[in-house]
Amino acid sequence: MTKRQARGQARMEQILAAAAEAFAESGYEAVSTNTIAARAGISPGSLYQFFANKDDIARALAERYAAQLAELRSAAFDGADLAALPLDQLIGAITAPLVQFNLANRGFKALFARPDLPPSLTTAVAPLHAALLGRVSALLSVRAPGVAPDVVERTATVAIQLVRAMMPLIVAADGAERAALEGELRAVLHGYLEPVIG
Amino acid sequence: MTKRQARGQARMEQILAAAAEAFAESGYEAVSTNTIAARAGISPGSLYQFFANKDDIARALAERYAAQLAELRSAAFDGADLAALPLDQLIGAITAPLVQFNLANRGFKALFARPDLPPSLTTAVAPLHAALLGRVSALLSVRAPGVAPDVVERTATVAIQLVRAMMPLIVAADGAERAALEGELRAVLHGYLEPVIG
DNA sequence: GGAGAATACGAGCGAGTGCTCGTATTTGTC
DNA sequence: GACAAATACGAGCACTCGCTCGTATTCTCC
Repeated sequence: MTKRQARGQARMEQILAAAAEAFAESGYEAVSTNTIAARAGISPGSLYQFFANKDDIARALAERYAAQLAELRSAAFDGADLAALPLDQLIGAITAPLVQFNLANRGFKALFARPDLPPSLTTAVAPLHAALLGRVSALLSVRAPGVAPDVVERTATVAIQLVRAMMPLIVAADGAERAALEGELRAVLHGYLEPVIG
Repeated sequence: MTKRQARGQARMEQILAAAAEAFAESGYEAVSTNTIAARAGISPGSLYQFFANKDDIARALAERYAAQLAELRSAAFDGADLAALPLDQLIGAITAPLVQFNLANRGFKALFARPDLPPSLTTAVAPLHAALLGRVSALLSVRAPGVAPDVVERTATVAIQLVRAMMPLIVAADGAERAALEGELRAVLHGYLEPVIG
């Protein structure tokens, strides 16, 4: 158990930033640890001073994303009465910051949006998935108190999946096309959720 | 340009079948050409008698899938009046055989359902994507003649994306849960398309 | 049955991977 | 300033990858 110095903390941030960039460009498997080190401006050996292996980098990145998403949620939902908000506004209040987050963190989708992660990575992003599922399930329960738990969970899973599927399209587009696709995402969610939580 | 014998054709089928299985289990990158050869019961050298490289295998597989899908479409739509069918039934008539196809060809999603394919693979599956987009666009145009072409294309893209996103969930489940998720897929499509092609 | 083409083999190539290790330098603490 | 801990380096290890090549076998066709 080594005690990190300020310099070490900064290096870890450098490495994670470099890894996120690289993953965003080429995907997890295609990025070598030597490439990450080079992009971070350090040697391969130094990288392993801070992370046990490549998966550990993904894990740390997923953790950082989870924390940022938690902050995002707090900021967006503070003071709003989720149970009372019209569905339109609820969807808008959730998707808008999510799109912003994905635009600002383009490495996110490389870890989160893939349907078939390598087994090692599955472990790394499982907490992130679980946290999101729990959050959305809770929200749905508040809006539709009568629905059975297993139905709530299935509905939440599908809703998350829909957002995951649309996000790459939205991020890849820009200008008017991006705005249009954001509208489509809201329409999809509205069409799916309206019968459940009118 | 070598002339294939019957034996050679059979070998190519063996190889494609082995590759599809392996891709379904582990994903494209994680599968080595030596593993494909071993699963097909041949040597690495023999594999390259029939395919120029790994991407070529994916390309051939994508081609085969495209042909099978085309047949599927013909079988499902023959004699039905697509313009007149109620939306519910139209969606059912399309999604049901699609689910069957994905269950029977579990390697399909490894080539088609991923948002971030390696560049080489993008070329291999591009024709498949284009064919599907064209088919769905044409269908939407028939159902909603007044809509602008760029809107039709965007709607088709989104609809395809929704199916792509839901399919792994459906295939991974079974029994009652699979049936429920199929229902969710229909609900998603209905909710999204109803305002466009009521 | 003989010639040429197609099919088959499998050891092993060059390149690239994730990662290590011996060594050198910088930092915090007294 | 001394000493240990933390940080930094980068050549190179063991391994796997996609793929090749020399050689051997089997098929087709006259």
